[in-house]
Amino acid sequence: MNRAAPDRPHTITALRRQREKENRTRTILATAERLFCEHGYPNTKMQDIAQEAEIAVGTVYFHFRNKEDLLLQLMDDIAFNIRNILGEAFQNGKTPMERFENAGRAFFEKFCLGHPAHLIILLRESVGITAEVEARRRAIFDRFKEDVHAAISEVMAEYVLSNPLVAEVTSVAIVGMLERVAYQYLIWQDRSGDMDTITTEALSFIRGGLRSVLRNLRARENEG
Amino acid sequence: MNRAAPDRPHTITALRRQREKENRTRTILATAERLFCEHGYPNTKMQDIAQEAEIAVGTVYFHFRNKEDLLLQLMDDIAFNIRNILGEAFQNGKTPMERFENAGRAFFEKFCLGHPAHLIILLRESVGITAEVEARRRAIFDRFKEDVHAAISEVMAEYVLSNPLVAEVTSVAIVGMLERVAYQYLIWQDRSGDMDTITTEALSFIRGGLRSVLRNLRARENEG
Amino acid sequence: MNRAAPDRPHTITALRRQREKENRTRTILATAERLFCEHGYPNTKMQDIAQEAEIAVGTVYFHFRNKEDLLLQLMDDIAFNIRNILGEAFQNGKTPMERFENAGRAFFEKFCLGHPAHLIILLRESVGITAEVEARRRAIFDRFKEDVHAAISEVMAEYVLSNPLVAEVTSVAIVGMLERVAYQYLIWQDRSGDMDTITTEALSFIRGGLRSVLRNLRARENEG
Amino acid sequence: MNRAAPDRPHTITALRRQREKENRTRTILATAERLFCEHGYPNTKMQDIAQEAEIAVGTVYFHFRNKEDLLLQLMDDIAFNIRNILGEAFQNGKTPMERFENAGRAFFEKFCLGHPAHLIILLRESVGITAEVEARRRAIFDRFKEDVHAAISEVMAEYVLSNPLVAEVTSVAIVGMLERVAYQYLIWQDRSGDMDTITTEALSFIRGGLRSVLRNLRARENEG
DNA sequence: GATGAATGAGCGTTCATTCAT
DNA sequence: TATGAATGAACGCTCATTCAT
Repeated sequence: MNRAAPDRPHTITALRRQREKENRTRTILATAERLFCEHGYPNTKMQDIAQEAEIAVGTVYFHFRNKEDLLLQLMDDIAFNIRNILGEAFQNGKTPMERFENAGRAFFEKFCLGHPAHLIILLRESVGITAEVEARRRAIFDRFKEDVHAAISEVMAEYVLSNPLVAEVTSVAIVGMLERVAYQYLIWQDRSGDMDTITTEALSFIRGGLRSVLRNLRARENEG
Repeated sequence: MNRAAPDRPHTITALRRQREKENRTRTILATAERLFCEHGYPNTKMQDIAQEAEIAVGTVYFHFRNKEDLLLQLMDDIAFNIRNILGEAFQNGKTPMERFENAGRAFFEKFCLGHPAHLIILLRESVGITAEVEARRRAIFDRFKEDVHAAISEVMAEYVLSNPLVAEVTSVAIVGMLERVAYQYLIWQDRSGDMDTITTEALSFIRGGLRSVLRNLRARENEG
Repeated sequence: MNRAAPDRPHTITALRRQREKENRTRTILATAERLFCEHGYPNTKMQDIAQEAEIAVGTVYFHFRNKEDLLLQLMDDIAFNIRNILGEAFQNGKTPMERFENAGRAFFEKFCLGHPAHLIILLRESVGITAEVEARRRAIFDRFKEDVHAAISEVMAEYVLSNPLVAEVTSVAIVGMLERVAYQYLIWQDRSGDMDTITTEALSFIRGGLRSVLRNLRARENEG
Repeated sequence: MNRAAPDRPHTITALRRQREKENRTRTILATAERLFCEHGYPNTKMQDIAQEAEIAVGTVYFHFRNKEDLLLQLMDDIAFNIRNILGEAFQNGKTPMERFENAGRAFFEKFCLGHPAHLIILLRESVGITAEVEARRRAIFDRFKEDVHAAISEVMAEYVLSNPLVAEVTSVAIVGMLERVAYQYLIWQDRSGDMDTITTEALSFIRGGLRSVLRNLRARENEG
């Protein structure tokens, strides 16, 4: 294949520019994330972000359409990140249940502990901002929910089809659980030291919940 | 001498005024709740509330310190309401588990279906507004969590004492589930028609989770 | 002479009412004066005055036309009071100069030390409020100035007529001096303990100033 | 290699911007001063200032923190201006008394006649606005007073040390005179045409006052 | 006479966004 | 690309005044 010479002066400059632009974008995004978490989205002024990032306000607007866009891109990054972490964790494990629990453990230990700011953006700062932000937030949770749904479908095997709502509700319940446990112990309190116990208990709870649902499905099948 | 109670007229007038004042307060609160839910807290202007309540802006400020105060009082009312509903539901039932499930069912069927606006205020409109609002929101969830904690303590009997964090995490997990299931099926989607099934599945999941946690506690006890 | 019986029940009641009304008026006025001095006229709300006077806002408006009226009546009281004090002091003394100095001394020792609030109202709180208030303030100073003028006219005897502006300017200068010395040592600083020395020095200064002006007038007369 | 100073263009632009910014600031300040004098500080809206300066409200807030800041900066300018005028006038003259009178004459003829708006701001519009404004006003008068104090110290020579309060009170008295004479004949009345006579008489009065105080100090010294 | 809830025009301030340089 | 001064619609809140009871 014949790729255009990547080292022509023009291209080199272009590449460097590209790289610099991305750097700047990342810097702005990181600054915005920090300020949104520290002072809240509505209390963070574009001016503040520019100042902290050591650039002019106009420059922020060169890289992002507007303030909402900043938040939306942040949310996209977060969504990408969380799927990466959970997806990777889900690869390892022999049984479906094991894979599921690996993912659950990764949620707490890699995502929540590794990126607490992401948690804050997703669970606090992006709530009730705009119809579009709310839609994006919902999309992220829907995807999260569907990932969980896919994972527990393996566990529940054939039973899920009889009534799709059952597995759905279960997924939503699990997501809600993960969410608030994280919010409670990382945002409201800081019990990051006890995260191991907390994770274990939460997963134990989920395991039992899943078994219970499964048992019910089997019972209904036998009846029907 | 037979003097008619000299302050009766005054008191009667004062009482009527008192009553009328409370009515006004309630009207304003109801209007605010509706508008906060419809357009969001930040998008609702004090002017709008006044207009919808058919009074002057100043009147709103006569009854409430400021916009935040309006939200805080709304939250207090909601907290009172939810505790009433759950507390009453918890009275009925023979076994601890039955009482617990009655309360869970009441959460969905009485609180969520009966006062969807309360749900929206608590889970969406009061998020990330102010430090004080956030504190109030946390207090409400803490009390909710503690009620759940008290309820499952009956179920778990003596086991809870060995490691208090276990029951705590379990309570938080249960609250999180209830929350997001409600948010998902009443705010994001409107599946109020399927609420019966949803409730049943959610409670089934929780029941199983509780059993699982309980089983673990027993196992540890036997080991220790 | 045949005055209507002053002790008829109706009249007695009317008198008592009259007395009570005046009492209330005085109470309100005193409260207003205190609050104006403590927090400034613009920062004092009618509500505050009512509250401190332990009556309803409406009652304040029954006794006074509006907030400005409150200030105006206060200023009238002050004007009356100051003229009383100075007029009385001016009675005593053999020579015109002695009488003049008695009045000057009374200004500091009776008016300023006895009614510091009056000083504050007149020199700080009534400045730059309204055209009408400013006019009243000016009227008070004009009268004060004219009193001084009359007093020094006795001292200057026949010389004042040749150029009326001379005695005028002198009066204004004296008034300005008294004013700021009082403001400096009673409002900005509290040197009420040193008031005796301050008074003595100020009067000595005035005496010298007057002599100087007088000497000039005589000189001009001899030239002319 | 011969690189053109790379930050020269940037600096030039920056300098121009700086200059333009200062121009804007001065324009706003001048407009504010005019409006404050014409309609009074409290009656002047930020909107008015913006409109008269032909800019947007936001622009005023870009250059000044708030309305109070506008007044404070105006006061600083005035303080600078008055010290300049008096300081310069004080340079000329052979005897201390001559220098002192030159400064006094400059106060009336250069400061008051040349900048009547400054007088109004200082003596009327900045009174009773805020604690901070009052403090600034006091600071200006204190410095004025101290300048006068320094000037008369030369005249009084060694006598002032015996009792510092004497010279202090004298300074305050002189400042008060200058003030009210200016206020009376330039703000309340417009006798700017007679300013020459007024100045002469006022200074004559002060001269006499100073001599009198001096004579007293000598008398006490001889006694002691 | 007294009450106090109601009024609503008015004002200071904010801040996301733009655009000439 | 970057800058930062300029914009102006928008909003929360105040408070002197009124008036039905």
